[in-house]
Amino acid sequence: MIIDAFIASKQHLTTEELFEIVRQKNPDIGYATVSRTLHLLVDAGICSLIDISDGSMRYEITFGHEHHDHLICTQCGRFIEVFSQELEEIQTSLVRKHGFLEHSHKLQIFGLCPVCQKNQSTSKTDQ
Amino acid sequence: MIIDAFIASKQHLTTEELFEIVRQKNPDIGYATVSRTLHLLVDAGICSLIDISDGSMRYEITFGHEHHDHLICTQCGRFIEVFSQELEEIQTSLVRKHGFLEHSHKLQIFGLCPVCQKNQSTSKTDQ
DNA sequence: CGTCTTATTGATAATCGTTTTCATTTTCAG
DNA sequence: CTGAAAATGAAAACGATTATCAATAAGACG
Repeated sequence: MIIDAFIASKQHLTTEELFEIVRQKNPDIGYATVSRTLHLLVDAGICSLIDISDGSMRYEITFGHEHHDHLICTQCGRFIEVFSQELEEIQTSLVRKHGFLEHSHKLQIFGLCPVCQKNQSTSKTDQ
Repeated sequence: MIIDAFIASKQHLTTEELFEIVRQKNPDIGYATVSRTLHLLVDAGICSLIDISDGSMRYEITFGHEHHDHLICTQCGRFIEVFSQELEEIQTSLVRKHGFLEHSHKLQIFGLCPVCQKNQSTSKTDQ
């Protein structure tokens, strides 16, 4: 049931957020169980931990979900997934140049999403 | 004195690490003061917070220090700074394509550094 | 069905890094 | 000096996560 709720959600949830969703369906389920379930999913490779530096960890379904980077809006907190083959290739050559053996990477770009840019510019002229 | 110790160090310290260094020079200085000093430095733009996902935040001198990305060794924890103009440009175009207004980004590449790769391969054949 | 063993659960406490609080001390302008 | 403001250290508070542990549930087997 916890897994169903996770999959049915908009993804990228914190433990707390998933716990809230789950609790609505079944108030008897505790925080610890939600947390443990998420860990199991990570161990099973079904989802992975992401850290968008907003204070707590988020879980993301990786099952059938390719690698991608994140554009993160620092205003509203929403983020979108992006991917660039070119970017990946340059990273690979960069890694090689330094003799590293890469096993993962994380690119986060922080800024304002289109919506928040608009809100910000109107809020200057509005009251 | 705290700032001197920070600058004199090998950089990229956690609050705890800097506190230990400082405490050796003057045992009367408390953790809170070290922490507060680091915050002041961040506010003043002299250093910045980096999160290499090792459990705690690290501070890095940014004064006269260009933007760069990190190659992080997951074995020994050491990391090196890298920079690629090409990478930056692709990121910029990626951001534009999605209508974002970037104000910062963070690229971390996790893997094994050359030393740990060597240690790992020898440890297979050694006793 | 019972029964026994094992696994799972939820409430709570513990943990870890960090921040806040607050009484005390220091600074320094007047 | 002296009084107001700022800085300090010790300890408590905090937020997110993890561990503990007694109670419950599961299910293999007779």
